[in-house]
Amino acid sequence: MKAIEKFLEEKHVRPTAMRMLIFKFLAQKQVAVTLADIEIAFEKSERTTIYRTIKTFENSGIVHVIEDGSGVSKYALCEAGCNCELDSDLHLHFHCEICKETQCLTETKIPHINLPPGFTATDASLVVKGTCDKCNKE
Amino acid sequence: MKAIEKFLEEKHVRPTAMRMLIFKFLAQKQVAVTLADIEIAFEKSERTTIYRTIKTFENSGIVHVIEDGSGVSKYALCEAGCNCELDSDLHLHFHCEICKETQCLTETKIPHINLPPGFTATDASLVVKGTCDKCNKE
DNA sequence: ATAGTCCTGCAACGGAAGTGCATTTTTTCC
DNA sequence: GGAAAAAATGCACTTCCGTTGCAGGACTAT
Ligand SMILES: [Mn+2]
Ligand SMILES: [Mn+2]
Ligand SMILES: [Zn+2]
Ligand SMILES: [Zn+2]
Repeated sequence: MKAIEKFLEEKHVRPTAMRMLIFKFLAQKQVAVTLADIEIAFEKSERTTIYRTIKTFENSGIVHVIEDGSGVSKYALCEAGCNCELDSDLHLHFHCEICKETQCLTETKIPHINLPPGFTATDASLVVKGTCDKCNKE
Repeated sequence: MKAIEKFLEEKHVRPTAMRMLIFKFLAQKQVAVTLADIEIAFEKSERTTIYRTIKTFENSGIVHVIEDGSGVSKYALCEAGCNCELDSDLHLHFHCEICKETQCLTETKIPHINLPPGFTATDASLVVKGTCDKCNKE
């Protein structure tokens, strides 16, 4: 918990109680979570606080958003030392159609794409759908 | 217009007036459109009709949905002879951060991705953001 | 200790997607 | 052609998610 506090300070985010709890929650999860997921985990706290906490995390490069096509945004911690939005960090996101969970496959980077003439890229997102390793074992 | 009628019939979609108009609208557009875009183009018709028309088109493989991260779904006609959702047809979608428009780059297919062990894919979507050819000329 | 800044809680708003049901239009079949 | 059935449309209402305004509380700096 002390480590979390230090981490948030390094990111210039004041380590309030709620922020540390939400950070811890995200760190424990192996999959991306929705705002609703966090709400359920912290019944006592307010929707808005969670919303703004995540926004703060997002703006500070602590979490990144994942649009997996399910219609709702999901969030996951950025990799250590990740500068979100930089080409080098763009990894793949996998959405399992069985368990409906989305996870970062941080080892699998998005390959370089050759765009048609005239187009220039600043960012890319790749979402693969299918069956995840856990669901394939059953 | 007669060609549109025939095309819809081939797809087992009854060629009603509204459906043909919406199809024509989509065919003229070079970019993906939102339901709201269609509403604006056809002020007289009902939101629900447009909504259900697009759903019908989607289920019949006439249009495909594009989630470009803007939060709203966009739609574009499938390529001729496209079997949506099949690997061979997966092309890239480009979202321009200047003009905010999204287009299908049907020539640029999604490269094959090597997933970690245990994962199997059925579908993929790749959205690249940046500046489109038109906006780069200015 | 005071003022200023930041965080949190509550309430309300907004856009977009989706559903139920009555009405109209189109097809089917005699 | 006309009645019955099926399909499409229009209208109202709902839900879900994200977002904002504002007021009170906690924290920080001097
Ligand atoms: Mn990720
Ligand atoms: Mn496309
Ligand atoms: Zn799974
Ligand atoms: Zn552009």
